[in-house]
Amino acid sequence: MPELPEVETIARALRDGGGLAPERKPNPPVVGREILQARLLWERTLAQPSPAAFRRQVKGQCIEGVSRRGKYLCLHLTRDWLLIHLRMSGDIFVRRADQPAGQYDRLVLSLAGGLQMAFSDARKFGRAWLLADPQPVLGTLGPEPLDPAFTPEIFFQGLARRRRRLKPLLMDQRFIAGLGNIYVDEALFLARLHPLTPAERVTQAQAERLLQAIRQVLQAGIKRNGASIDWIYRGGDFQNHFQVYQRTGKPCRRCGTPIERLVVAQRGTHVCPACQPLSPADGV
DNA sequence: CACGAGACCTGTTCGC
DNA sequence: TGCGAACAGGTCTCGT
Repeated sequence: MPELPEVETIARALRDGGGLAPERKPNPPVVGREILQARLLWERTLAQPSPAAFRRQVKGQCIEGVSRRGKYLCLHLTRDWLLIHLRMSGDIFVRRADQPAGQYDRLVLSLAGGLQMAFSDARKFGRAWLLADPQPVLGTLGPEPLDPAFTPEIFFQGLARRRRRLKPLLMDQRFIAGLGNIYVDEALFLARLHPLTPAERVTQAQAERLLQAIRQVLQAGIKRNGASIDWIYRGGDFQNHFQVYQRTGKPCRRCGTPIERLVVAQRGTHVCPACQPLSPADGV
Protein backbone atom coordinates (compact mmCIF):
# COMPACT_ATOMS: atom_id res chain seq x y z
CA MET A 1 0.00 0.00 0.00
CA PRO A 2 1.76 2.88 1.34
CA GLU A 3 3.77 5.32 -0.60
CA LEU A 4 4.67 8.76 0.60
CA PRO A 5 1.15 10.28 0.70
CA GLU A 6 -0.33 7.37 2.64
CA VAL A 7 2.50 7.38 5.19
CA GLU A 8 2.24 11.15 5.50
CA THR A 9 -1.49 10.84 6.14
CA ILE A 10 -0.86 8.32 8.89
CA ALA A 11 1.90 10.44 10.43
CA ARG A 12 -0.37 13.47 10.56
CA ALA A 13 -3.18 11.49 12.14
CA LEU A 14 -0.85 10.14 14.83
CA ARG A 15 0.46 13.64 15.49
CA ASP A 16 -2.68 15.70 15.34
CA GLY A 17 -5.42 13.15 15.86
CA GLY A 18 -7.60 11.89 13.06
CA GLY A 19 -9.05 8.85 11.42
CA LEU A 20 -6.92 5.82 12.11
CA ALA A 21 -9.30 3.18 13.34
CA PRO A 22 -10.15 0.56 10.73
CA GLU A 23 -13.19 2.64 9.90
CA ARG A 24 -11.10 5.81 9.97
CA LYS A 25 -12.96 7.29 12.88
CA PRO A 26 -11.22 10.20 14.51
CA ASN A 27 -8.89 9.35 17.35
CA PRO A 28 -6.94 11.41 19.82
CA PRO A 29 -3.28 11.92 18.92
CA VAL A 30 -0.78 9.42 20.28
CA VAL A 31 1.88 12.08 20.67
CA GLY A 32 2.60 12.78 24.30
CA ARG A 33 1.56 9.34 25.48
CA GLU A 34 3.68 6.88 27.37
CA ILE A 35 4.16 3.35 26.06
CA LEU A 36 3.05 1.00 28.82
CA GLN A 37 3.65 -2.29 27.10
CA ALA A 38 4.56 -3.78 23.74
CA ARG A 39 3.17 -6.99 22.29
CA LEU A 40 4.84 -8.62 19.34
CA LEU A 41 2.53 -11.00 17.50
CA TRP A 42 4.79 -11.80 14.54
CA GLU A 43 8.43 -11.79 15.51
CA ARG A 44 9.86 -11.12 12.07
CA THR A 45 8.06 -7.78 12.01
CA LEU A 46 10.81 -6.57 14.29
CA ALA A 47 13.98 -5.95 12.32
CA GLN A 48 15.91 -4.71 15.33
CA PRO A 49 16.62 -5.33 18.21
CA SER A 50 15.62 -8.75 19.62
CA PRO A 51 12.03 -9.11 20.82
CA ALA A 52 13.12 -9.26 24.45
CA ALA A 53 15.30 -6.17 24.18
CA PHE A 54 12.56 -4.36 22.30
CA ARG A 55 9.94 -4.99 24.95
CA ARG A 56 12.31 -3.96 27.68
CA GLN A 57 13.61 -0.80 25.99
CA VAL A 58 10.39 0.59 24.61
CA LYS A 59 8.44 0.28 27.85
CA GLY A 60 8.13 3.57 29.71
CA GLN A 61 9.27 5.73 26.81
CA CYS A 62 7.01 8.52 25.68
CA ILE A 63 6.03 9.25 22.07
CA GLU A 64 7.46 12.75 21.75
CA GLY A 65 6.77 13.29 18.08
CA VAL A 66 5.86 11.65 14.78
CA SER A 67 7.39 12.36 11.41
CA ARG A 68 7.96 10.75 8.03
CA ARG A 69 11.05 10.18 5.92
CA GLY A 70 10.46 8.61 2.52
CA LYS A 71 8.05 5.77 3.23
CA TYR A 72 9.23 5.38 6.82
CA LEU A 73 7.03 6.38 9.71
CA CYS A 74 9.28 7.80 12.43
CA LEU A 75 8.19 7.82 16.06
CA HIS A 76 10.48 9.95 18.15
CA LEU A 77 10.51 8.37 21.61
CA THR A 78 12.07 9.62 24.82
CA ARG A 79 15.39 7.90 24.18
CA ASP A 80 15.05 6.02 20.89
CA TRP A 81 13.49 6.14 17.46
CA LEU A 82 10.83 3.66 16.46
CA LEU A 83 10.88 3.38 12.67
CA ILE A 84 8.09 1.57 10.85
CA HIS A 85 7.99 0.60 7.19
CA LEU A 86 4.55 -0.52 6.03
CA ARG A 87 5.77 -2.17 2.82
CA MET A 88 2.85 -3.62 0.82
CA SER A 89 -0.03 -4.17 3.19
CA GLY A 90 0.86 -2.42 6.44
CA ASP A 91 -1.33 0.09 8.22
CA ILE A 92 -1.54 1.72 11.63
CA PHE A 93 -4.69 1.60 13.71
CA VAL A 94 -5.38 3.42 16.95
CA ARG A 95 -8.16 2.10 19.13
CA ARG A 96 -9.29 2.02 22.70
CA ALA A 97 -7.42 -0.46 24.83
CA ASP A 98 -10.55 -2.47 25.50
CA GLN A 99 -11.29 -3.09 21.85
CA PRO A 100 -10.48 -6.44 20.26
CA ALA A 101 -7.20 -7.00 18.45
CA GLY A 102 -7.23 -6.86 14.69
CA GLN A 103 -6.80 -10.02 12.66
CA TYR A 104 -3.53 -8.78 11.18
CA ASP A 105 -2.01 -7.04 14.17
CA ARG A 106 1.75 -7.73 14.25
CA LEU A 107 2.96 -5.23 16.84
CA VAL A 108 0.74 -3.54 19.41
CA LEU A 109 1.74 -0.75 21.79
CA SER A 110 -0.42 -0.13 24.83
CA LEU A 111 -0.47 3.57 25.54
CA ALA A 112 -1.32 5.67 28.56
CA GLY A 113 -4.86 7.03 28.52
CA GLY A 114 -6.51 3.77 27.51
CA LEU A 115 -5.35 3.63 23.88
CA GLN A 116 -3.51 1.09 21.81
CA MET A 117 -1.63 1.61 18.59
CA ALA A 118 -1.45 -1.41 16.31
CA PHE A 119 0.85 -2.08 13.38
CA SER A 120 -1.34 -4.26 11.22
CA ASP A 121 0.04 -6.07 8.19
CA ALA A 122 -1.70 -8.88 6.33
CA ARG A 123 1.27 -9.84 4.17
CA LYS A 124 3.88 -9.62 6.94
CA PHE A 125 6.34 -7.69 4.78
CA GLY A 126 6.36 -4.67 7.09
CA ARG A 127 9.25 -4.03 9.47
CA ALA A 128 9.95 -2.02 12.61
CA TRP A 129 13.26 -0.87 14.13
CA LEU A 130 13.96 0.52 17.57
CA LEU A 131 17.19 2.48 17.36
CA ALA A 132 19.06 5.11 19.33
CA ASP A 133 20.29 6.50 16.02
CA PRO A 134 18.02 6.22 12.94
CA GLN A 135 20.83 7.12 10.56
CA PRO A 136 21.83 3.57 9.56
CA VAL A 137 18.29 2.95 8.29
CA LEU A 138 17.34 6.39 6.98
CA GLY A 139 20.78 7.40 5.80
CA THR A 140 20.59 5.56 2.50
CA LEU A 141 17.48 7.41 1.38
CA GLY A 142 17.59 9.92 -1.42
CA PRO A 143 16.15 13.42 -1.24
CA GLU A 144 12.62 14.19 -0.17
CA PRO A 145 10.69 15.10 -3.31
CA LEU A 146 8.74 17.86 -1.58
CA ASP A 147 11.81 19.46 -0.01
CA PRO A 148 12.37 22.87 -1.65
CA ALA A 149 16.11 22.32 -1.29
CA PHE A 150 15.73 19.53 -3.85
CA THR A 151 15.84 21.74 -6.92
CA PRO A 152 15.04 20.92 -10.54
CA GLU A 153 18.71 21.51 -11.27
CA ILE A 154 19.83 18.86 -8.76
CA PHE A 155 17.21 16.46 -10.09
CA PHE A 156 18.33 17.01 -13.67
CA GLN A 157 21.98 16.44 -12.76
CA GLY A 158 21.02 13.19 -11.05
CA LEU A 159 19.09 11.95 -14.07
CA ALA A 160 21.85 12.90 -16.46
CA ARG A 161 24.30 10.65 -14.63
CA ARG A 162 22.15 7.55 -14.80
CA ARG A 163 21.61 5.13 -17.62
CA ARG A 164 18.68 3.43 -15.99
CA ARG A 165 15.15 3.66 -17.28
CA LEU A 166 13.00 6.27 -15.59
CA LYS A 167 10.57 3.94 -13.86
CA PRO A 168 13.04 1.74 -11.98
CA LEU A 169 15.17 4.78 -11.19
CA LEU A 170 12.27 6.72 -9.66
CA MET A 171 11.28 3.64 -7.67
CA ASP A 172 14.82 3.44 -6.26
CA GLN A 173 14.62 4.95 -2.77
CA ARG A 174 18.30 5.91 -2.88
CA PHE A 175 17.67 8.12 -5.87
CA ILE A 176 14.50 9.79 -4.59
CA ALA A 177 12.57 8.81 -1.47
CA GLY A 178 8.90 8.02 -1.18
CA LEU A 179 7.71 7.14 -4.66
CA GLY A 180 6.19 3.74 -5.45
CA ASN A 181 4.36 2.08 -8.28
CA ILE A 182 1.24 4.23 -8.27
CA TYR A 183 2.76 7.66 -7.98
CA VAL A 184 5.55 6.93 -10.45
CA ASP A 185 3.04 5.90 -13.11
CA GLU A 186 0.92 8.95 -12.39
CA ALA A 187 3.86 11.35 -12.40
CA LEU A 188 5.30 9.98 -15.65
CA PHE A 189 1.92 10.38 -17.30
CA LEU A 190 1.60 13.97 -16.11
CA ALA A 191 5.10 14.74 -17.34
CA ARG A 192 4.35 12.90 -20.60
CA LEU A 193 7.38 10.70 -20.32
CA HIS A 194 7.54 7.00 -21.10
CA PRO A 195 8.63 4.77 -18.18
CA LEU A 196 11.30 3.14 -20.33
CA THR A 197 13.01 6.40 -21.25
CA PRO A 198 16.69 6.22 -20.29
CA ALA A 199 17.27 8.79 -17.55
CA GLU A 200 20.31 10.28 -19.28
CA ARG A 201 18.15 11.17 -22.27
CA VAL A 202 15.84 13.44 -20.27
CA THR A 203 16.33 17.09 -21.15
CA GLN A 204 16.51 19.87 -18.60
CA ALA A 205 13.03 21.04 -19.52
CA GLN A 206 11.65 17.51 -19.21
CA ALA A 207 13.37 17.07 -15.85
CA GLU A 208 11.73 20.23 -14.56
CA ARG A 209 8.38 19.04 -15.81
CA LEU A 210 8.92 15.64 -14.21
CA LEU A 211 9.82 17.04 -10.79
CA GLN A 212 6.83 19.31 -10.96
CA ALA A 213 4.63 16.34 -11.88
CA ILE A 214 6.03 14.27 -9.01
CA ARG A 215 5.24 17.06 -6.55
CA GLN A 216 1.82 17.57 -8.01
CA VAL A 217 0.75 13.93 -7.69
CA LEU A 218 2.22 13.60 -4.20
CA GLN A 219 0.49 16.73 -3.00
CA ALA A 220 -2.79 15.66 -4.57
CA GLY A 221 -2.40 12.28 -2.87
CA ILE A 222 -1.78 13.89 0.52
CA LYS A 223 -4.71 16.23 0.05
CA ARG A 224 -6.98 13.24 -0.54
CA ASN A 225 -5.56 11.21 2.36
CA GLY A 226 -3.81 8.77 0.08
CA ALA A 227 -5.14 6.10 -2.24
CA SER A 228 -7.24 3.13 -1.16
CA ILE A 229 -7.25 0.07 -3.37
CA ASP A 230 -8.80 -3.32 -2.73
CA TRP A 231 -9.25 -4.09 0.92
CA ILE A 232 -6.04 -2.48 2.09
CA TYR A 233 -5.68 1.02 3.52
CA ARG A 234 -9.17 2.37 3.54
CA GLY A 235 -10.02 5.99 4.03
CA GLY A 236 -8.16 7.61 1.14
CA ASP A 237 -9.78 9.06 -1.93
CA PHE A 238 -6.96 9.54 -4.42
CA GLN A 239 -7.79 6.30 -6.26
CA ASN A 240 -10.74 8.17 -7.74
CA HIS A 241 -8.38 10.60 -9.42
CA PHE A 242 -5.91 8.24 -11.10
CA GLN A 243 -5.09 9.11 -14.69
CA VAL A 244 -3.45 5.82 -15.68
CA TYR A 245 -2.92 3.52 -12.71
CA GLN A 246 -5.21 0.48 -13.01
CA ARG A 247 -7.02 2.10 -15.92
CA THR A 248 -5.88 -0.44 -18.53
CA GLY A 249 -8.07 -0.26 -21.61
CA LYS A 250 -9.93 2.80 -20.45
CA PRO A 251 -9.68 6.02 -22.44
CA CYS A 252 -6.89 8.42 -21.57
CA ARG A 253 -8.40 11.43 -19.85
CA ARG A 254 -6.32 13.72 -22.03
CA CYS A 255 -6.61 12.21 -25.51
CA GLY A 256 -8.98 9.23 -25.37
CA THR A 257 -6.42 6.62 -26.44
CA PRO A 258 -6.83 3.36 -24.45
CA ILE A 259 -4.41 3.11 -21.55
CA GLU A 260 -1.92 0.26 -21.93
CA ARG A 261 -0.43 -1.99 -19.31
CA LEU A 262 3.12 -3.24 -19.58
CA VAL A 263 5.55 -4.78 -17.16
CA VAL A 264 8.62 -2.76 -16.22
CA ALA A 265 11.01 -3.92 -13.53
CA GLN A 266 8.49 -6.65 -12.73
CA ARG A 267 5.84 -4.13 -11.84
CA GLY A 268 2.57 -3.50 -13.58
CA THR A 269 3.01 -0.22 -15.43
CA HIS A 270 0.37 1.98 -16.99
CA VAL A 271 0.87 4.40 -19.86
CA CYS A 272 -0.99 6.33 -22.48
CA PRO A 273 0.86 5.31 -25.65
CA ALA A 274 -0.10 8.58 -27.34
CA CYS A 275 0.74 11.01 -24.53
CA GLN A 276 3.88 9.13 -23.45
CA PRO A 277 5.60 8.11 -26.67
CA LEU A 278 8.90 6.26 -26.48
CA SER A 279 11.42 7.56 -28.94
CA PRO A 280 12.35 4.75 -31.36
CA ALA A 281 15.99 5.54 -30.65
CA ASP A 282 15.45 4.57 -27.03
CA GLY A 283 14.38 1.07 -27.93
CA VAL A 284 12.26 -1.13 -25.74
C1' DC B 1 26.35 -0.67 -13.46
C1' DA B 2 21.81 -2.36 -14.85
C1' DC B 3 18.52 -5.89 -15.19
C1' DG B 4 15.79 -10.03 -14.29
C1' DA B 5 14.40 -13.70 -11.26
C1' DG B 6 13.30 -15.35 -6.86
C1' DA B 7 12.14 -14.62 -1.84
C1' DC B 8 9.40 -12.95 1.66
C1' DC B 9 3.70 -13.43 2.72
C1' DT B 10 -1.48 -13.44 2.46
C1' DG B 11 -5.69 -12.18 0.32
C1' DT B 12 -8.70 -11.22 -3.63
C1' DT B 13 -10.16 -11.72 -8.17
C1' DC B 14 -10.43 -13.85 -12.59
C1' DG B 15 -10.87 -17.59 -15.94
C1' DC B 16 -12.31 -22.19 -16.82
C1' DT C 1 -19.37 -24.21 -6.77
C1' DG C 2 -14.48 -25.25 -6.98
C1' DC C 3 -9.76 -24.58 -8.05
C1' DG C 4 -5.57 -22.90 -9.72
C1' DA C 5 -3.39 -18.88 -11.69
C1' DA C 6 -2.50 -14.16 -11.70
C1' DC C 7 -2.07 -10.15 -9.32
C1' DA C 8 -1.30 -6.72 -5.42
C1' DG C 9 0.85 -0.13 -2.81
C1' DG C 10 7.82 -2.88 -1.41
C1' DT C 11 12.45 -4.19 -0.89
C1' DC C 12 16.30 -7.43 -0.52
C1' DT C 13 19.65 -10.71 -2.53
C1' DC C 14 21.68 -13.24 -6.08
C1' DG C 15 23.20 -14.33 -10.74
C1' DT C 16 24.24 -12.66 -15.40
